[in-house]
Amino acid sequence: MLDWYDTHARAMPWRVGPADRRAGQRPDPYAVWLSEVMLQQTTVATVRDYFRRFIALWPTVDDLAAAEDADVMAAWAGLGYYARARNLLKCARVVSRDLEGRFPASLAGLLQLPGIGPYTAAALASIAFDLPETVVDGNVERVISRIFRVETPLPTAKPELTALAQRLTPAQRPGDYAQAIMDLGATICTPRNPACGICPWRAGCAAQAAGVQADLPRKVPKAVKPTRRGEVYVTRNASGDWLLETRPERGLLGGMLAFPTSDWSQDPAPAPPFEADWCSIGTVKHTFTHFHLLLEVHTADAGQKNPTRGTFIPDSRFRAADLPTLMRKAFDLAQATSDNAQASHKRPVNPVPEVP
DNA sequence: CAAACGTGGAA
DNA sequence: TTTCCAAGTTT
Repeated sequence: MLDWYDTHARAMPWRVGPADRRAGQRPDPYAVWLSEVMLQQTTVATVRDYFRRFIALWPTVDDLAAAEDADVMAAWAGLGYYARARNLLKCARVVSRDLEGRFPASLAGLLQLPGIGPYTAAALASIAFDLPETVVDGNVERVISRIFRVETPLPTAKPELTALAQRLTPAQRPGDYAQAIMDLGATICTPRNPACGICPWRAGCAAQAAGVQADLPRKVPKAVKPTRRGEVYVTRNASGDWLLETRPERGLLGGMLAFPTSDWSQDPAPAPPFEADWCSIGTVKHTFTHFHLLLEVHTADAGQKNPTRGTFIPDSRFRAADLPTLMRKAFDLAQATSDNAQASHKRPVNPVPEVP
């Protein structure tokens, strides 16, 4: 695995490559931590730019700890699982205030911190501190279940896979090994069509020997997602300020900037932020982890009205990029609708020829 | 411990 | 179009 990693390691902004690592270079624990939290349930391709932006805005854990909550949530917007961003800040503040800006160099110490669970603690311990801890993420579950031909379905198989993975973790270069086995899972031992022909583990893989590699790991089927509905209210006042609110800490899109909405359920009760002749401009479709959402977008001119919730934010201080993706979709629809209205106002009669 | 918690790309 | 799934953690 380590030989394979020496020649096939993927380059990433937060990673110290195998050559530099063997020359004695160590990654910055802050950068490793930030990348690992971002990578939770999130692809490398998506994380890259977010990681670079965060490092540019907040180069050290002390910088991040001193940041405004709203700025960090805005920078996280679009990455999803927003509890990660809230815990990221909590963790940075603990490390900065209580630990002199240094991450604990032990599994147990890391596990105490907000947002750091078994995987992230092992990743930090091994990658940043070169401790012989074992990472078990989705990649490792797949690689191990195939090498040992574990037929037990996940998540039941998790403890078994963890024990097997621990047996393979070497005392030498545990950090590079952790990254190697995850790279292998991401590039060779993939969920569909694994590239067994070029796999360094081919000779020792029980699933490959039996020809069942594509069927592993087995998983319990997922529940079908229900569809919920809701309403969202996109409005500006006479000054052109946008009515926005910060969603409650707990729950969906917690802590994020958003337009006011009704509840989201099978039969939502309308909840406009003020009485007006609300106009429905269409429906936004969005899928969350556990349900589909059909969100009907309403607009109205707020004029001089005093809403029951939310705050008017001047257009100059509002960036659509600070919104979570669902709200961004609602914003884009409202923009397109108002653009169309303006265009048709300027050119009221401009019939598009019918194309048969 | 099951359920909650986002999003985008690939098949 | 729909499902699957990606370097999981918290409650």
